[in-house]
Amino acid sequence: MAHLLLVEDDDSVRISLAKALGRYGHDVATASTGPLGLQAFRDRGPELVILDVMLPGTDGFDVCRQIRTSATVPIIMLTARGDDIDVVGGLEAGADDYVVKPVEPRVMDARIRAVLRRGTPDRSPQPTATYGELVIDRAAMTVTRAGRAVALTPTELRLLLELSRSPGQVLSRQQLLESVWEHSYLGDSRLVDNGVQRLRAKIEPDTTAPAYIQTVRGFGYRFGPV
Amino acid sequence: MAHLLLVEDDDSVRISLAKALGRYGHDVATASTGPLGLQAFRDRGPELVILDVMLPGTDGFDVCRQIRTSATVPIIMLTARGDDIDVVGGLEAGADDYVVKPVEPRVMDARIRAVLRRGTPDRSPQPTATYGELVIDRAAMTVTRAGRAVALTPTELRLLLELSRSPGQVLSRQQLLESVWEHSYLGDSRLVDNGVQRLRAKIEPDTTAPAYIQTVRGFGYRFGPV
DNA sequence: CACCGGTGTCGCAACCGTGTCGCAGACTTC
DNA sequence: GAAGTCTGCGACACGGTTGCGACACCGGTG
Repeated sequence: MAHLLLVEDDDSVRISLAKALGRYGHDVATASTGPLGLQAFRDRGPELVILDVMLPGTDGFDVCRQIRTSATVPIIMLTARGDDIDVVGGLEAGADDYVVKPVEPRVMDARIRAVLRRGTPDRSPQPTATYGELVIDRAAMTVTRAGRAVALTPTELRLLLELSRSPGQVLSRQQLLESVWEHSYLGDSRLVDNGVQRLRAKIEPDTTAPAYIQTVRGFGYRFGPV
Repeated sequence: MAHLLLVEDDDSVRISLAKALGRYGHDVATASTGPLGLQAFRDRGPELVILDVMLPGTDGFDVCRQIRTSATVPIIMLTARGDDIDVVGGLEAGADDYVVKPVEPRVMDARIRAVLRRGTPDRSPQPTATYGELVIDRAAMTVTRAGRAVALTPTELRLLLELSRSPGQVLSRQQLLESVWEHSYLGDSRLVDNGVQRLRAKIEPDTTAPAYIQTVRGFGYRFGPV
């Protein structure tokens, strides 16, 4: 459903909450410290981050600010009951919501959905899209596959964005040439073939049986599940 | 009446509901897991999908989202009584209706008809056309018959698209040559015959009694129900 | 000035699609 | 009923389309 990152130092809370959210259909990655959380954030490009406020070393607010320097991903802060809830500080740091521990998984799930639904109006429709194990973050212009970041060149990224803009639909070489390469003439357009081939080499686990980019002989290419 | 896909992991529910809906005149395909459901969806191209919310592994919402990335087919979610019914999340995922288990077949049938009747008002114009058990998706350039994907070569596909563009109308060999083959001269045009023959071999259940492509002796071919 | 990553071009190989041919069967016409 | 024409259909070989590696160019950078 959604790729989440949960940063929480308390083992029991982290594990049980991750499991519970998994049952609600979320794909949950976890980290136990602030630095590890930032690392995981960069690697996995989650659609939403859940941050414990009280973390050893760099605390939740710090992590929140760090993330905000590079991304607009929704962030939910977790605070222990009885903590001085520094809502103002948290909102300043850029959090989207607050949840008090101990938290019911059902409630957490509802909050997650609420925040995701709320979205951010200024973002283009669908900032991040997930296709199988491929995650495309249009806001951050990053692509991750199976949790690992994929380094794409500008052209490869444009091609992937264009293809994934209309999943399941065949795009002709001519169309791709115009939208990605901004050429209007279709010469001997092995250019598109080559672009697709290079993109496949980076995002396809098995290029002999493409999982994301299908070639439709005689027509063009189609992005989407097989 | 309608081609349905039922995705439900509980054997007894799946089998009994499928049977019951069959008695109401529906053509029901079933799948027991999310991935199998997606597979079946792609293969059979059903007119409506019934999804259990709680599935092992990828849950109903997930399947719903996946389907929505490529199709606008109506989706009805099935939830167990007492489950936390996340209607908002489900509607956000793209579901069209909710039904609580255990469900009366009569009720289910009514809901199915209601959803189908409601149609697809706000959705993008359906580029897919259905003729009997033949489904032609002009955007994805795919053809399925009786739920099974049909692999067509470029020429076969162009021919089918051309013929189905004007159902019930006879197209001459000359016309087909020009539109499909982009030849203007009609030499020994066994070419068209051959193309039709190859196409029939793939989409006709019984080539001796063509259900989709009729030959009009002396004139050409006609696409459409007998 | 050398280096380097990105990108367009070229060429080769393999596979699949497709046009051609021939024959048999079906339909029409006389 | 017979001849002539039209269509179905299997076989085959040529050619086109695509995948993919190699190379050259080019702009930016230390």
